[in-house]
Amino acid sequence: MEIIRRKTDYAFRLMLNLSINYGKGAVSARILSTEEKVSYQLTCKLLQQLHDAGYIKSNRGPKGGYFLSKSPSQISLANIVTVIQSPISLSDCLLGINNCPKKSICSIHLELHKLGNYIDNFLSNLTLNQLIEIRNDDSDNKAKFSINNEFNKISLNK
Amino acid sequence: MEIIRRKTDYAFRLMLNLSINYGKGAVSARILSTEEKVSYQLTCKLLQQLHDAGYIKSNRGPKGGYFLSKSPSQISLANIVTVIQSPISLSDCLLGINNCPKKSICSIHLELHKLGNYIDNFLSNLTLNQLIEIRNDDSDNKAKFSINNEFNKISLNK
DNA sequence: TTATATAGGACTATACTAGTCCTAATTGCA
DNA sequence: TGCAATTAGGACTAGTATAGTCCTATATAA
Repeated sequence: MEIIRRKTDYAFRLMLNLSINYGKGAVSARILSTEEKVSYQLTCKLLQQLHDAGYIKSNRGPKGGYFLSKSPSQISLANIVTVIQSPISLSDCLLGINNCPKKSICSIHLELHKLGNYIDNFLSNLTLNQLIEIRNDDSDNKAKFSINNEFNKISLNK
Repeated sequence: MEIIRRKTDYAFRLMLNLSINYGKGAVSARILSTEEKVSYQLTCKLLQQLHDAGYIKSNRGPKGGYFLSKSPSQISLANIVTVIQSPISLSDCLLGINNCPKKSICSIHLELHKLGNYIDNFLSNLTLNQLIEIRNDDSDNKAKFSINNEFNKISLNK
């Protein structure tokens, strides 16, 4: 099971592309689709959702396209996740404490709550401009990432 | 979308119950089902999965039931998650780096990888005996949890 | 021998996911 | 003016996952 769904991943890439083009005019769905290797139809759908949520603006007609409605430093990955996939929550039980038979003494959910907060903060504090900076860093990161990829899939298999 | 699925949540509770009864003999599926408020049929299925994975043992027949095959300190929530739901992974793209058009310079996946490692470590280091200890703690935790529940759903809405 | 248990295969309704298809509506420019 | 490029958005689909039930077989303590 993927925490970050494929569509959300696509949206991340589209938004990162728009971030790099921030202040340089609109980019059409066609171009975004080609550059980020996401089908044209799906690109349109994702951009519409991001548009409806207020993170991007659009111009219709020839020379039209999309552009960020605010600075990349003001848009976090958590924002994008929330728009594209239903908001991540850690456990169903936390939806309403009344569902949990152990109620307030349930130690499992006490701990999961901490993890949920961490994930929330992590994605909320990770903004598009930070990702651009990391991308523009020297080859250090490339080397590090290459090593990490030995693991390939981040899983909980132990 | 729930990171910890409902079935996994049920399994956590069943295993915590067995942890509390560790060394005190077998507990039947019927009793576990009643105490943890999970349907009998589903309780049986979950216990079978945990049994097949080697975390619990069983005795058939009258006075039969289930019991942990090792100490609660040797079983983590990550173990249970892996048995009941497909292993958590953060992003599809990380399944194979070749799927990612930006490959090794993809800053998004570099950061998501860090988050994935954190989640992995968190759940791997959280063992059943730790949860029992938290449960047996004084009323401090109860008070803390009660305050946290003001938020109710752990989400990424910001 | 019988009642109490686990073991496990098969099946189902529901919902979600990723994605496509089709038809508007808008607008820059020749 | 009218065409072509572009966004806007509703409807639909195949495939898959989830939570759960149903039924039958097998083992065993008393």
